[in-house]
Amino acid sequence: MPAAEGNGAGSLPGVPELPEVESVRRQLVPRLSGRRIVEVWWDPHPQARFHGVDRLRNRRIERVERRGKFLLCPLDPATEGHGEQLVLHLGMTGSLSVEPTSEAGADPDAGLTHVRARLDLDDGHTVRFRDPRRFGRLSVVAPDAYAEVVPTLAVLGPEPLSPGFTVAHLAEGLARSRSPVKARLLDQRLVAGVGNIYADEALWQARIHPGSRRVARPRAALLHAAIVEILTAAIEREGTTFRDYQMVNGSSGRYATFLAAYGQHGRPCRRCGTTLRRTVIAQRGTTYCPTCQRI
DNA sequence: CCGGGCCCCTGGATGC
DNA sequence: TGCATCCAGGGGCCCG
Repeated sequence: MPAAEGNGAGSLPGVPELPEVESVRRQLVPRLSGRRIVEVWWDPHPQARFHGVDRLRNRRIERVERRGKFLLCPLDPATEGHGEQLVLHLGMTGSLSVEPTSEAGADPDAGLTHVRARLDLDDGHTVRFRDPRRFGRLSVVAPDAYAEVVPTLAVLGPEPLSPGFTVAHLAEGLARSRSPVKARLLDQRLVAGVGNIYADEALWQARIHPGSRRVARPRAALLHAAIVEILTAAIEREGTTFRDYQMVNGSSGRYATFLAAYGQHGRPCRRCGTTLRRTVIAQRGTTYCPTCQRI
């Protein structure tokens, strides 16, 4: 099939963004809350992005929280007085599973590929972090060390589904910059958790060209509403289906059939029928409607 | 301080 | 058919 006809959502590669990470979080809550980690293994690969993981041994996971695309698990005892947390980012291809711990002496990852870390819990289950492309990160860090260990988390913008994400915040943030609006959405400082899929979707919904360098307040208000609406709908459907991402229980999300822009280049715009166009903005593939979304 | 651009990595798709 | 090359992309990092 020529690229101009589009890939079709079913075969799209995809990356966990806020809705996908939130879905993972909700599935992890009953499995991890209150559990003590009794043993830890992690990939010794030199490019592996692990920090302080040895400090997980004999710690208890108090809760499973989320900020943007990061999963945060406060640990007990908290040590260092500032509340150390397990901070996990799935990167592009990271996924988690929770299954009964393998019997002693057996291959702990029999039949599984790309296992980068294992956490054995005190209830006889093992959490596995699998990540073919090794872009994921796993750190044990207190908030006052975010800047050194997970710099994006240190400067993360407001949660888009919290009261702190206001039209004024978005409008003023966009007004302070001449970068393409899509680049600002991908930059986690303005708003947390939006990635390539939902940036394209929100801009299509708000009828804003992804390359726009000036977004006045009325359109910022439309964009704000679109971000909130789309992320809420995606969470309700447990995110978007894609090939190499799996949630804890092995299922995948159901938002794919709702995608209006992302990965739909070559197909007609649902609003006006114009063929959706693909371009590159901020080094990311970008799909938009050249008729509905004007600079 | 900000932002553009490059880089990390590896499976899948594409090209010859 | 098989090998080589290209491409995807979150975010860290460098540099202007």
